[in-house]
Amino acid sequence: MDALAQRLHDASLRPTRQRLLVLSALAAEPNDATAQGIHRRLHADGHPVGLATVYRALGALTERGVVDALAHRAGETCYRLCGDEHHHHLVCSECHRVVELPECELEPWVKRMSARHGFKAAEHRLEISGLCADCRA
Amino acid sequence: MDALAQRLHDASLRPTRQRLLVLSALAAEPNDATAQGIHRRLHADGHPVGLATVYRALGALTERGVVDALAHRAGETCYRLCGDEHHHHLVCSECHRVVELPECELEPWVKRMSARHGFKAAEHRLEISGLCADCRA
DNA sequence: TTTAGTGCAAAAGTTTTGCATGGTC
DNA sequence: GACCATGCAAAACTTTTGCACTAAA
Repeated sequence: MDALAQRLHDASLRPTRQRLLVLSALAAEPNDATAQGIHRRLHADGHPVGLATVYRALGALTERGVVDALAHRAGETCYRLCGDEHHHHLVCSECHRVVELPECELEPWVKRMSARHGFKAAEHRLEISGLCADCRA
Repeated sequence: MDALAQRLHDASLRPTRQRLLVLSALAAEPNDATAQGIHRRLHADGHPVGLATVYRALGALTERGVVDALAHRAGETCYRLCGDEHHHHLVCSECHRVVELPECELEPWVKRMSARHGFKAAEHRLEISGLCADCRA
């Protein structure tokens, strides 16, 4: 639990009860979670947190890179606690399972394309969506 | 305009005035468009179509594969006519200029990674952000 | 004339915001 | 004490749905 407080500290965010709860809910989630889902779950577990607070916490965390926001589901944003190293996402469009791809061989191509258009690339994000093995069965 | 009616016929959808208007709005859009945007645009052009009708038309067209639904923007679904070539975006983080990259050499890597994790990749989106030539000066 | 599509308004769902209150530094 | 965070309720949005009505087959 201390690691979560550390993450907040590194992001210059005050370690409030609510933010820690949101972070621990994200940490407990194997895949990604919605703001509504986190809110529901916290309440079910007897940890009352206002819905607006959940949204504000996720917004602040996303803004500082502690959490990734994925817009792969229509109508609602999904959030996920991520490791710090560069990686990409493989998302199942059916069950929303997320697989992290730590390997990235895209740099050369990205650099080349950026240079061709006069850009100095700072970062890139790739999201692959498709059907996972289970959902294809 | 006849090509659009043909698309509807192929999809076993009646070629109504409203559906043709929605399709032509999509065809006129260089990138993707939202339901709200299409509705606004049709009204501005003096072609009154109910908002619910726009949603229903896009839903029916998506269901039959005439139109692609992209969930890359948080809060609203984007649509585009199929057949538009695959491309990626280079975005300037300073002036928000967007450059389209029609060339994509990522397929092999995407396919390989998907297969490695049991996925059947349906689509992928790459967004590169950095500074454009003007903003670096 | 049978069936499918449309318009309108109301409803449902997600996310944001205003403002008074409470917690952190 | 100054400032930031929270809770609540209301508001803003996107999208869906029920139902009477119109247009296509």
